[in-house]
Formats: sequence, C-alpha cells, structure tokens
Amino acid sequence: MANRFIDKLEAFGPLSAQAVAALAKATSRPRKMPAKHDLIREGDRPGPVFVMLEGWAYRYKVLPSGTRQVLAYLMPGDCCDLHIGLLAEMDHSIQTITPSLVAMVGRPEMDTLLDEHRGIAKAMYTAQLVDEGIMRAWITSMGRRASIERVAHLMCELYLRARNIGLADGETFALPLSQLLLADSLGMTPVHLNRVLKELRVAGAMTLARGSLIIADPGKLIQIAGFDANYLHRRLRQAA
Amino acid sequence: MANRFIDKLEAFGPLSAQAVAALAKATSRPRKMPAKHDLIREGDRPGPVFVMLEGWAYRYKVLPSGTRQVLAYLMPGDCCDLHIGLLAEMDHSIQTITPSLVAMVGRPEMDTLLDEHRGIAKAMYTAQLVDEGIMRAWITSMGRRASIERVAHLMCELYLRARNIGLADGETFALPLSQLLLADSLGMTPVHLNRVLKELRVAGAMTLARGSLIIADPGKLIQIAGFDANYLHRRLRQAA
DNA sequence: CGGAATGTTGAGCGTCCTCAAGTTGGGTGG
DNA sequence: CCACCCAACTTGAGGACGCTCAACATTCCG
Repeated sequence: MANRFIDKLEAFGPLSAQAVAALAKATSRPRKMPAKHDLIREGDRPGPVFVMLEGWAYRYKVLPSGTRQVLAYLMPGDCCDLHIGLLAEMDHSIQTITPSLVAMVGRPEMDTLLDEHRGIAKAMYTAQLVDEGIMRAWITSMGRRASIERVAHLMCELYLRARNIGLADGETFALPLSQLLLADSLGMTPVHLNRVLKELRVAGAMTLARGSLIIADPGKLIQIAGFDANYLHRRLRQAA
Repeated sequence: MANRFIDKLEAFGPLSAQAVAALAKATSRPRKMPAKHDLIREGDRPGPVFVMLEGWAYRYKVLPSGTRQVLAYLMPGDCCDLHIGLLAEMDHSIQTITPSLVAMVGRPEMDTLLDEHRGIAKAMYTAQLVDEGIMRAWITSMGRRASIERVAHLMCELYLRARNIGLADGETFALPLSQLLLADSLGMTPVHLNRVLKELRVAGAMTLARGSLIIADPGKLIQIAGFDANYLHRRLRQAA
C-alpha cells in the first residue's frame, strides 16, 4: 500500500490511516515514463501535480543561447509544486532522467487531500519548504563557492537525500547523473567538471563512475564542501 | 484600510470585503524597524510570518569564510514563507535594507486567514510560486549568464517588480541597494560589479547612482539581459 | 565637520572557458 | 556473440573573464 511518496511524507510527521489510504488512492495509477522524457515544458499550461514514485527527474530551463541550467533534482518520493495549477504557464521544464513511475494528481484531488487531512497538508508544506531551502543552498553555491566546493556540496546533498529515502546505506549509492547534467547543474562546463571530479578522486574524497558515487572519505568531502546539513531540515519542529 | 500587502494580494485575485478586513486586522500593528536590522537569523526558531508593509529587506546566508550570498529581495507588500513555522530552525537570515514597517502575523492567525478565506490562500500560494520562480531565475542567472547579463537581468526584474507595486512609473525608480549588496546577490566582487555598471552606463543602457536606477534604453537592457518576464507570472490563470 | 561607508580605478593573476582530439563504455542489430 | 555506433568521458593547450590587492575619491550621516 505504501509507496515512496507516502514514506517521504510520513518522515515529516505522522499520518492517519485514512490519510495514507487517501494518498495511496491518489497515486494508485502511475504511468511508466521512459528516460529523458519531458513531463512538462516551459510555457505549458500546468496540469496535474507530478509525483515521482520511482526514478529520477530534474527541473531545468533552456536559455535562448541553447545552454541549459538544471534547477533541481526530483528523487523517488519527490513531487512538484502543490499549487502549480494556480499559474498560467510553467516557467521551467521537468524531464525524467531514468525510466520512471510517475503518478499524476489532479488539482481538485490535490485540494481535497490538503483540505481533508491536516497531516498531509503539513507534510507537503514542509516538503516544499525543504525544497526551497535546497534552492537557496544552490544559489549560495553558485554565487559563493569555487567549483570544487560546489561539486562536493552537491554530492553531499544528493547523498544525504538518497540516504534519507533509503537509496543509500553505505558510502556507495547509485547516482544516475551524467557529467553533462551535473555540469549544467553547477554552472560549469563538462570539461571542467571532469577535471574537478578527477581532483576529488585523486584527493581520495570520492569517486563517481558508472552511475555510482563512492564516498571514499566523508569527512574530507564535507570539509571541502563546507557542508552543513541544516538546510535539509531533518530535525523538524516538535508538536504543532 | 488597505496596505501594500493587501494591494499585492488583490493583484493576484479578487478578495472579499471580509478577507480584506481580516488581512487589515492581521497587519494592523506593524513595527518600525531601522535599516540593517536582522528580523531573524539563520539557526533561529521561526516565529511569526514577516510582512513588509514599507521598506526593503533581503534574505541572505553567510558562509564560514565570511562571504555573504543574497538569496532574495523583499519589497513592500512581500512576505516570507507562510508555513515557515513548520521548520525547527531558519536556514537563512532576513535583514532590513531601509527603515521599514514590518507586520508580524502569528502562526495561528495565519492559519486562520488561510483556512477561512479561500481567496487569501490562493493569492498567497500564488505569491509563493512567483517567489520560487524568481529563485529559479536567479539560479539560472548565476549558472549560465555572464556578469553583465546577470546585472542587466536583475535590474529588469527589480524594475518590473517595483512597477507592479507602483514604486516606479517612468524609467526611473528608487533602488536602495548598495553595490556591495548587489555584488553579493550576483556572485560577483564589488569591484567587478562596479566595472560592469560602468559598462552598462557607457553603453547607454542604464545608470545606477545615488539610490536611483535610470533605465536609459529599456530595449537595450532587455536585450543584454536576455530577459523574459514570464517567470514573474503577471498573467495568471483565469477562473479557478 | 569629521569619520565611516560606499564607490572608483589600476595592475597583475588565477580559475574556468573554449576548442580540439581522442578514448571508453553501453546498447543494438546483424 | 561480435561488430559497430553513439553517447559519455578524458586530456591537452591557450585564452578570457572575473578575482585580488591596493590606493584613492566621494557621499552620507551623525
């Protein structure tokens, strides 16, 4: 009955059995999506809320010059903005990275979920606040960190997020991101990203190869990144 | 009775007389704040929602190295996250730029406003979506635009936002941001920002001096920035 | 009126980019 | 099962954008 989306929300606070059932029902007809498939494009009229049950996706913008900027990664359990339907058109696109299982929750159904289950609303608003915190961390990285720090910081973030949802246990986990995608996330060229990855490998901090990230020396990686996990808000406020 | 906050929300959709009255009541006891005063700091436990009735503020983070990154500007009528109280601690700080009038809306009162007035909830969620769109635009700028493009883009954004709330009419408006603050917004050094401003001035695009931005040639500025206003979402979806 | 904050300009340097030429690896069809 | 092909990755060389350090000018504010 449970799925990754429900698991994630429950990590933000207890949900009633009815709430879980309602969520399960709302996400019970997911669609299989191939890799590299646009779920929605900039300029499109927003439709249902996308919920990633399996697989990774990413938000991005393409500039007139053709360059791309990755804005966020969606991992299993993540969803896009709850109230997306209030806007007339999308200001960015969302594309799958791996083959995925995507549930689509219509706007009336989403409103009902939020209205009838306070626990769901709280968990979803918390999730959205965390996503905003991640965006702020990205802005900070892009503005004020050197390239090697940016790379290390993103790897720390992705590792923690993956571990939070049970996608990583040891120091190794599956990271299905190409160097091109990572470069477009970090405001770098693929060439330079490649050199930075080598530098991190030679330094004994981490190795990214064949879709797997191996964190050889967590302390060193954290230190290079200047990483502070507070913005992921794992410690939530107790009591309402 | 109306204030800048109510004006802003009404621009996102009609509000009932009761809704306006409830908003007016919730923001009826604003506090005067001096310039450069932290409203809340990273690590603090979130309290009430801050509503800027008059004056400018900015969100920022400070890295261990002491460098600062500006994350967003709050103009009159803007407020911080509605559900901020769900989190255990702030992941960034907020500081006034100018002397300001700030209303503080407690969490129960905010929840009541959202619950009892669908129009308020819709307007506030829309405002939050726009703020997120702005963050995405910033990430895009930092990652994929050259410094002169970044500067021009931010100026276009600030000008439009100011005009939307009646703070600019012609091609001139009051922009109370120091070059240091702008540099910390754009991931540049103050020295380089100064040179870029000069370049924009010499090119006849715009002049920033003594707290005023003069847009000499809007077309040129937009062209340099590669600016597309879609992310500010002025055109909202019609009908619910 | 004085001091501090802010803005301006110069010179030299380093990070990261561009262009270019491979190499490796994964997937597909014969 | 192998050959091929395309995407992804790797490495080198040279150049440009933006940084650092430093000195000075100007404006704001008490």
